[in-house]
Amino acid sequence: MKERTREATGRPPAMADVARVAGTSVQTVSRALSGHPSVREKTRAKVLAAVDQLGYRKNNAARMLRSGRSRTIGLVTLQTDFYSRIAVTSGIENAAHEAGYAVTAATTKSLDTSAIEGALARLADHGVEGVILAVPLIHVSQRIEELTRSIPTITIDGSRTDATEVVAVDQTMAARLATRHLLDLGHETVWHIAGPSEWLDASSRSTGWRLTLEEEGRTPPPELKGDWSPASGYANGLVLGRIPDVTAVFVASDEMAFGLIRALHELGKRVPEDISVVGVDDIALAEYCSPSLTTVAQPFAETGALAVAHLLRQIADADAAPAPASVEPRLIVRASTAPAKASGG
Amino acid sequence: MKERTREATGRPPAMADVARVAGTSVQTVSRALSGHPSVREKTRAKVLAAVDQLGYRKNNAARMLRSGRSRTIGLVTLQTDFYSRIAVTSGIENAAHEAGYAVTAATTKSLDTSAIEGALARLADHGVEGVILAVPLIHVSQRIEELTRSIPTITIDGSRTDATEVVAVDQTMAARLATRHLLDLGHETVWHIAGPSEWLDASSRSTGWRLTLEEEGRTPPPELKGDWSPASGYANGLVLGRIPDVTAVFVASDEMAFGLIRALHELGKRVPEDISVVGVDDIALAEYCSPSLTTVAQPFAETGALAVAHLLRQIADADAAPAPASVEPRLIVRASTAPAKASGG
DNA sequence: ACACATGATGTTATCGATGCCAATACTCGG
DNA sequence: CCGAGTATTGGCATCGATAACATCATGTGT
Repeated sequence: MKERTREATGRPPAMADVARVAGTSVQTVSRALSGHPSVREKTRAKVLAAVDQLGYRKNNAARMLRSGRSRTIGLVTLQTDFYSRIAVTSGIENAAHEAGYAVTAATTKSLDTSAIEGALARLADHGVEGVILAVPLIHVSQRIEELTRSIPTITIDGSRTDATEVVAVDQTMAARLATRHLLDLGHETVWHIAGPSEWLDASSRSTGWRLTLEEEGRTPPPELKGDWSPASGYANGLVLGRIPDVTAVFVASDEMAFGLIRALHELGKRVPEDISVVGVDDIALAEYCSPSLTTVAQPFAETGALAVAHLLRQIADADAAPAPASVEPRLIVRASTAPAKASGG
Repeated sequence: MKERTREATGRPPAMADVARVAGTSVQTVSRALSGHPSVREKTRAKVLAAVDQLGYRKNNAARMLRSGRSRTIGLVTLQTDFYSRIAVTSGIENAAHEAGYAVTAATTKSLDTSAIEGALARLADHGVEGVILAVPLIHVSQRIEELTRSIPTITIDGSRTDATEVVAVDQTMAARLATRHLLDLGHETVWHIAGPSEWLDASSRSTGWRLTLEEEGRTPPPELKGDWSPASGYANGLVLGRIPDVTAVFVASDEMAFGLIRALHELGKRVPEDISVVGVDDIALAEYCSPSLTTVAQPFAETGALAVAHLLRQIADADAAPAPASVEPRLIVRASTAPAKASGG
């Protein structure tokens, strides 16, 4: 009973079914659907009608097996609640979808090379055409080198692989904007609560902060370190608030900044009257917690879209020269910063 | 030159290459790798050795074409920054990965049925074995019914399809916990800022709030409405803060709650001394903004894991009876709520 | 020692789309 | 009206893994 229709078998319609209904060969259907030039307009119409009638949809597995193209890209991220890591995925999915690509996510719980290797391998298994590494990867293993060499890869915000193209927000610039803003307000110096040193964006912010101070001839005070969480901002605040003469702090994330502010309040310091605070990210609450937070906004959506664009270019043309791209952050002044009080000097 | 090795052709090794190296047939390799019982231990070892030597990895496209199993599930979410919508995806990816499944995300920018149809269709095209709808879908179209009938589907937090199994946090309970907490503190009544009415969790919270008040013999005051954003909480706060006798507010999300609190401050009302506020979600900042927020924590990770578990069960056994599951939220009392001041009555 | 049950392995066909090449249908110039 | 030349179209093999069936080897009971 080979001639039984697909409906009878319960299987979804295949190209052969479309061909039968349209009265053409399978090949012609394939060409009609993928926009091949040499298909007569009339034939294409017949095919499209048949497709419509049967509710036919291309089988991606078959196409992928034969042509190697899956129209899917992979996204490696760290599994976390931190705002910045989340915000960027939204931009990526959006841009990918607009280009007709699906996004398969592989989250990793840690920054172990082996965990990242695993994530990359899983994506490779699923036949992704390219990968976006949105992970602040520091230690690059042999295996990662291999995997990223065999698949087009874009790294967001750093990584030390030579093989991969990088799209990044200019975090050094972010730190400069924040630090200079505080100096411009007349503060003697600026303290810094950094993110974990394994994170490239954290270390770039730290560098930007240090360089800006040095350019102005100030000696950078010792750097404090957090883990991005509000709790770590709070813990550092309990220390910082006890040090006399601290009047300005640049914090590497908004969430830590609010933790800091809370600790300062508990120690009886007012923000911004006694101490000015600047964060990074511009989370939704930055404007609505008290005091509203002066911060450096990160163009997450733009970064994601740019990463996808570069990746697709690399997929289309494997030999395209890597073109590092960077996106500019933007200072948003709100109520957590104020001019330094005239010092007794 | 059929015998040329794969390395020479540049193609990644296929099962046939493994078979050649191991000195067995392709079928045996397949069996060895998928844990089929009737393969001698010695043979399996030879196969594994060959796999290791060649760095062989299964081609998912081929497996999927032949067996229909893609080991991928789809996730439909609304593209948004709201914390709650994001937090759940993390739990899902984690659970799916542990079960050996990959997650393909399809975000939608709106709750239009057509947008959701599109997302489902894209996922279906990519051959997902099942779908998690993490979208508070209200209007269910014909096409959505069809799609969800042909693919195992789990809905998180609602939807009106009969065909799909639902995993949900008990939002009515969340509202009851919050409302009762405020009543227990002696407040005469509790006001409510709800989320958008198209969201099932928003309307469940509203219902829970209303019922609890009625059970206690109070007449629910008029309900205010926000859009989940801090800004909408702020806007509602500017109204609410001008109404005399408001002493307790239950807000449908933490982010709106902080917006509300800010507006109240600007109007000269103190939280919790003048007005008590309870939110929902327990975002990371809930504890660290001022005042720290009393809120109802949502077990996001647990919900995600449960959804995946149910989905995989449904995939494994299509006839399994739908078993609605619900997860209990938990009240966390912090500093934004206080006993009602003895009223002049 | 023989027949049969069971276990282990091999062979062949198949999933659905597409690349390559051959075949047919059409165009136009002379 | 014919043949060269191009526009369309069809046939076949193929991608890699697996289901179904066939075959061979091993062990067991009587």
